[in-house]
Amino acid sequence: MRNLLAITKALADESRLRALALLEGRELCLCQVIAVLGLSPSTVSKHMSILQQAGLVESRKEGRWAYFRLADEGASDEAREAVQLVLRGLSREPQGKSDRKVLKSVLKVQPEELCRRQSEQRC
Amino acid sequence: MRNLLAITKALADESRLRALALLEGRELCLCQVIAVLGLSPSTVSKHMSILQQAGLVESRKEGRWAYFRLADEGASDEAREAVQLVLRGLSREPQGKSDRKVLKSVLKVQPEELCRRQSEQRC
DNA sequence: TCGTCATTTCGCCAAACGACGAAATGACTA
DNA sequence: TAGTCATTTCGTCGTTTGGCGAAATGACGA
Repeated sequence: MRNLLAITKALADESRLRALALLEGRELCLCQVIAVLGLSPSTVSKHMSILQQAGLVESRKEGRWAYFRLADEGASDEAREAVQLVLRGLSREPQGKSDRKVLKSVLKVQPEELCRRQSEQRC
Repeated sequence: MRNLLAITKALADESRLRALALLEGRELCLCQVIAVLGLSPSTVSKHMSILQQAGLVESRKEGRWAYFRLADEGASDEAREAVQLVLRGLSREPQGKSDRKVLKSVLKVQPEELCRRQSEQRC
């Protein structure tokens, strides 16, 4: 019950659904997720941590950068099925399409440059 | 997005997951769900309404009684898949087993008798 | 028709949640 | 070593959620 409930609770938030959809087929740096969702770094970091604790995403640190990807081999059946359900459901939605478009432009700049811009925004 | 989010939010509560599991393979009267979950009628009624609005269960009124069942033909693909995911996940859990046991004894008494007992409890 | 009874709606309260900014962490660089 | 920078943790605030009991609803039976 605990596992399943952790999964459904993790999925019960629009920002986290959007974040999951962004990770389909690629690994992203936290700052890239921040750029697309348009939320504060601390908020997005918290969201990713919840997704991770539910076993829906995995993360990797490389120096100062944190990378996230959808959970696959290591994940439970439930987690993988839940992710697939969400991806299928979100792929056609306007929000999903719009996010993918923003992501495309975000991917054009290096993460380093992206973070620089984000610091400036906060000044 | 709205549909998917309604589904994931509906699933993000332990009592509602338990209620869904109870409905596997059978239709139940509200008072029977109340008896197994051990919550107040108003609370359970609210839970069932949330599940219904998300398209996960369907209901039917017969006189004063309200019957609920899992959504099937009429339901969206997303809803049906979500229900299946939950049922599979919950079938092995201790909570699910324990609820099924209680349900078994609840099913032995007529709904009418069950409701009479519930009114007495509240005195 | 009037009371009874299963269910639903309403109003309230406490707990959980999502958002933020400030401060802490830990890794690169000058 | 000191400073910078991406990320995480912490504390706070306003909103949402889940619970209950009381009152409303609507159908049955006397």
